[in-house]
Amino acid sequence: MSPSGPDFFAEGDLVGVLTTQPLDRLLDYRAPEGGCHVGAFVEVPLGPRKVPGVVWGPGRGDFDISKVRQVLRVLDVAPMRAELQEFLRRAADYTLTPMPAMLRLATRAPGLSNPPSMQKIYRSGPAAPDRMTDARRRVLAVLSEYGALSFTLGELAEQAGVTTSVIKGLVKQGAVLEEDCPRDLPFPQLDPALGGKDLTDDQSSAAATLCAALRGGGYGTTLLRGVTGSGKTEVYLEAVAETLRQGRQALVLLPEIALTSEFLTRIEARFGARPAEWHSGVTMTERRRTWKMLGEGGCQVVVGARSALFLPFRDLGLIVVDEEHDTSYKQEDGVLYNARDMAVLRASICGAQVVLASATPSLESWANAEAGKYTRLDLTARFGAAVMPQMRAIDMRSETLPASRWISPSLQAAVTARVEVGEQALLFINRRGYAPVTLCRACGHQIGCDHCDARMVEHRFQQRLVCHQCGETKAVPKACPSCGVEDKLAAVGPGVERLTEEAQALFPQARIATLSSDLFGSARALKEQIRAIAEGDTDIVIGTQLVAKGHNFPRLTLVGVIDADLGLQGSDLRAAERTFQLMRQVAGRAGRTEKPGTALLQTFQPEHPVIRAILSGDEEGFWRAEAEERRHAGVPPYGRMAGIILSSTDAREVFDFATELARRDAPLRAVGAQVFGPAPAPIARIRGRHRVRLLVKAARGVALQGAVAQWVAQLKPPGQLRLSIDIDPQSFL
DNA sequence: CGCTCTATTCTT
DNA sequence: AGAATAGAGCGA
Repeated sequence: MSPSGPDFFAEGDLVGVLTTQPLDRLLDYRAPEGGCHVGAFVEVPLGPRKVPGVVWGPGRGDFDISKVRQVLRVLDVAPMRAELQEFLRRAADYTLTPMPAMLRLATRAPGLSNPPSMQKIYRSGPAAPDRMTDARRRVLAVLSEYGALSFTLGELAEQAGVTTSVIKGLVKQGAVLEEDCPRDLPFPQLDPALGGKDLTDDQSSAAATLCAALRGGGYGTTLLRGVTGSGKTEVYLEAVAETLRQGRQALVLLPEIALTSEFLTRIEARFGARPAEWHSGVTMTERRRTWKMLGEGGCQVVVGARSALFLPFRDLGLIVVDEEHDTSYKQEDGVLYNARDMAVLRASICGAQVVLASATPSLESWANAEAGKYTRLDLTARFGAAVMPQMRAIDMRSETLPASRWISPSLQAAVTARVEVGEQALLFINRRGYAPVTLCRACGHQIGCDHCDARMVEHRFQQRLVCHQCGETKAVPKACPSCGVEDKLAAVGPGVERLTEEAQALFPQARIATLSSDLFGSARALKEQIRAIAEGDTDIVIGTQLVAKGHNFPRLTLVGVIDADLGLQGSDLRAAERTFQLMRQVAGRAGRTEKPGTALLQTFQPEHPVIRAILSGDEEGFWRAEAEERRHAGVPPYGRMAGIILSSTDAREVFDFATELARRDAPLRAVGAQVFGPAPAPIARIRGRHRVRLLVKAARGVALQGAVAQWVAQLKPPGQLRLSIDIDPQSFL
């Protein structure tokens, strides 16, 4: 960028700076020595401190000019592009989030203000060592073998199988050169021409449509629908390839960080190098490298979690949202946003294509495709010979089961039959721990969390009671905390651990593995277990939601869903949709390769529309019915909603404030919106804070945000009370 | 008055 | 957010 033009401020000019401090407006400063560009990342004095900020535009000049201070310095990173500024602004307007909080999302890379950090690297040197030893020979051999590459000390020692002191010795003699090099190096180039897999007709035509849209150069969203195993990934990787050919950048969002490493390997196989990774588990140094390289163009593809949406891409051409229906795309604390929607927003601003991929799309995306806002591509045929599993209900009303048993005789027989012929069976239950309820048989008391309104779940594996809301644990008491009677506490209901116990009793010969997120200390241990299962070391897999997400078990031919009704009850209008998606996904695990699979759903209500839709495979029918119901009720996506969560340590204070706020609903009524509540929030107490919720409902097309902002601004929350606004809440009613 | 603890204000 | 400052309560 040249130090002139309309986007440049000369030294001493007034500039408006956005900081990450929660001040609700820009602050005026004087441009620093040497001037600065709009978008420049800077450090400014604020009171006695130095804080980071971004030069947002010209200063307003309405502050006492004699008090205006000067920008301390411009950081050595690429300025924020107008596109990202605009995205942050629009996302803030949409989610009613203050700008400083948005800026914090976009600067989640540590040490941007530090000078570029250096690292010692080692290359082959000119001199010969005085004595040649075995260890020294190996080091020199490694260096000459990978001539062009250079190594860090640790890498080189590992490759050569020597200790670092051997290398240090060679450095001293000049046989190996030690050099400083910036740590933040560009990522290796990805090669779009490298081996793509052979695609089916279905896949290639879908890929061709996506590539054509990408060549068009503008914004567009495509809903890529395909049943499990239909090869959605191969198709959108072709779109990534096309993006690379155009010299633009691509972002792939995954719902679960446990899936990223498997996915990175897949990209490496397709493009010859690993892309950048972005999620909570990535080290600080790697994050800074990714953040900086994206702005400079030294990084082509990022694979990551929803927060990657706020990275400073130089030329973002494609965003893939994999498993777009996944509820983890909705951020539930801090800044409340839905990454799927924000992906569409950012793409529309920077002229990129969005691919929403899912076997079981959300109703929102389905409706947008129906309305013609999104292009819809369907992959029908399963890849290779595999077919969708046959699905049947087990009517639990006609099964006889002893108390505290959950595997019906029919399911037991089916599992036995599969295991006998050397195939795998999966028993699915969406409940972690041993038992969801611990009940006193003497007085009926249920053990709850001391800080939340939630029951504590027994985890026999850890020998603790655990609150799934706040993570609090306590030992299983001997006497009832309410009536004091001893030895009357009983575990009620099944969890994945208890089901394992039952399976071990029913199938004593079978090798059983349990997959639940809390049974593994590390992602590595989990990955190892998954690999072992895939290779066939297991006869029966017992798992929670974890198994529903993208792992491939070739010998798996039977899925038994223990409680298909779980999720149908409850007042959440999205429950039906979520149950449908989950059941379809779990069923899709069976028979992913040649062998046909069977899925058995244990249910007490086989005539329920959701269960019937799952069994018949009539997805369009399910969506149409669900859409009709929502349209009738005037709820999303056929109406608009906002949730206001008020929380405080004082229960009366929150309730009174909420009541007063609900009473002053004139700004809402002005746009035809209605307020409901106050009611206890879905989780009424978390970590000792009482939570109350108000719900605002409006017709589609109403400018909801403006009205809500005006309404909420009428009352200032006193002291301890916190207020957060959730536009398009994930759960309502 | 002088001290501590807490609520409010200010930051360009 | 974090620091500075103003205010409240209290022992003397």
